[in-house]
Amino acid sequence: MWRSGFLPSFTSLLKILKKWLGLGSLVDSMSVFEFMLRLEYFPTEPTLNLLISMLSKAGMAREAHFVFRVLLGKGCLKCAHSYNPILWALCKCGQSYTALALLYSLKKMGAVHNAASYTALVYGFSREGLWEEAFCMLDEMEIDGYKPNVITYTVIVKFLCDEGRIGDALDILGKMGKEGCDPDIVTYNVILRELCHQDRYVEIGELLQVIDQKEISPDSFTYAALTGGLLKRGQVRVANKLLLYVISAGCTVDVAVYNIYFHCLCRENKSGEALSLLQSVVEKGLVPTNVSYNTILNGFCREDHIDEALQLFDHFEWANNSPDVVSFNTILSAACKQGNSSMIRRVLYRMEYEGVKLNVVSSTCLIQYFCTIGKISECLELLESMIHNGLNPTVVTFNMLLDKLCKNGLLGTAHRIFREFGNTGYFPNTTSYNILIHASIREGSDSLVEQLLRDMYSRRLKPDAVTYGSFIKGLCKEGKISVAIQLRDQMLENGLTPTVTIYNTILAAMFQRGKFWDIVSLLKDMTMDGCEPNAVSIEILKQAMSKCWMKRFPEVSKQLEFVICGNCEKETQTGGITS
DNA sequence: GTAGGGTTAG
Repeated sequence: MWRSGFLPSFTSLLKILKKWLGLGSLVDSMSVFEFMLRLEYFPTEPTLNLLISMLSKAGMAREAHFVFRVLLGKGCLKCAHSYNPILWALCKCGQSYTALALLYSLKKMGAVHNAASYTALVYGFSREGLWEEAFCMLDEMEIDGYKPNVITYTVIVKFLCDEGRIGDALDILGKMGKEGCDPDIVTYNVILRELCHQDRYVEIGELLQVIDQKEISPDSFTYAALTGGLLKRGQVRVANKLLLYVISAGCTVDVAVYNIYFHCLCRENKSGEALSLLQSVVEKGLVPTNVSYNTILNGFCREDHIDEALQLFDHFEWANNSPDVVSFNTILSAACKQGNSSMIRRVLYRMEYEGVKLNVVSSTCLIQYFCTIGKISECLELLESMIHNGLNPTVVTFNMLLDKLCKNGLLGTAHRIFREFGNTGYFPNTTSYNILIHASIREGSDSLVEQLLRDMYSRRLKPDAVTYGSFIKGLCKEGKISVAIQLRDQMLENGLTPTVTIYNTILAAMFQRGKFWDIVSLLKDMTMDGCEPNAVSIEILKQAMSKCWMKRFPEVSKQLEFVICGNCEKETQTGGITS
């Protein structure tokens, strides 16, 4: 119309823009908006505010920023309500410094911020782990006359918890109390979740009491935080019990809580039961989400019923009417692990048919498949093509590849990949080093181990329990048990708890070398560290006991028997944490 | 009409 010389009217274009906004199509809205600008038509302020808000919510911060600048250029009122969504959108997608620049430029132009504007920046900086900047913003907020409120503090608490810094998070909680800014259920939920992740059950009990005393009602998020946290720590039975209790007590629970319940059932190999439960709660009015379906699909795959999982695809009533990329990846991942090429083809075909694009997870699964069937060159080609197509591999992609290469005896290739790509900020992490160090120790390549350790420290990455485990295993293999024990001590000094696997490694080495008294003494250490012997430990102890009996070491034999029997009794009781 | 929390795939 325009090219033929007709000028669309302002009203007609504004109508089209509003129509697209109403339909939620942001790409089309932006096209109309840009077209209007070319004709020097300025949409009305409420429409632009709506566009900014929708773009921001969709994470299209750059576009939102662009529209806002147009609004500014028009001399529109610089009101926090219109630009706060942009600040938040920028801060949520890792562009906190852009948000900061915007905040300052608006201030210069005379805009009046509010608490939410500063909170956005506090959110962005803490999310990116830029703690100095985050606390600086908190100070600036106060200097400008705004007291941080419960939301501001909750943001900080949340990201401290995400970094596992529960102590610092609890300090903030104390600070809130002193300033008369009462934490609410959201704050408590965040902390409860992280306490679960760290197995700090006593403190969970104490915090739940505080919540109760303050007469704050737990909500669906509370139940999800607790049970989801427990599930992540592998406490499936406890999580299950708690869910049953909450549901049977008639507490209001939403679909996310049910999703965790489905997950629990699937983890106990009861995905059929999870499916029946889903059907029965749907009849009672629960609206399932794709997460509900995907969780159950994953359960079927875990139990090796990929075909049934694929059949379920057609029976589910998907939210938004179609399975999403996670649904497909669930099946794809299972097929790749099995090396099931025909299933992989079926999934890929269906993805194409349904218009679902492969993402970084899908590609990582395929790389894993090629590694599994030994086609290493295809793996590396796929990695290259991912990068070429803008599907940036994540640290998980790289670590998976390194692990597979090392397991295929290709430490050299793994190390080459590591050197070539290891400067991206997110890669390598401690796990990457653990993989390479483990392989280097196994292959007896001491110089590489040393180099990796130096490199690791230079990146300010710290060895974790897995790193120590590798070293201890290597030392035990060489019979250097006392050095292994020294490393165990060093772990404790660095605040790391030796795992039962580490203890088992040392126990096994002691057994092989006939150091039975040392076994008894190590068992005492385990008790002191709060580390329970598991089935593997008990097996080693039983063997040691019978050897001692044959060699007529009655004293050691008796002590071992004592430990073994004590653990058998514990097995028959229910788990301690349930109470 | 602005801002914080939980659940799925590698």
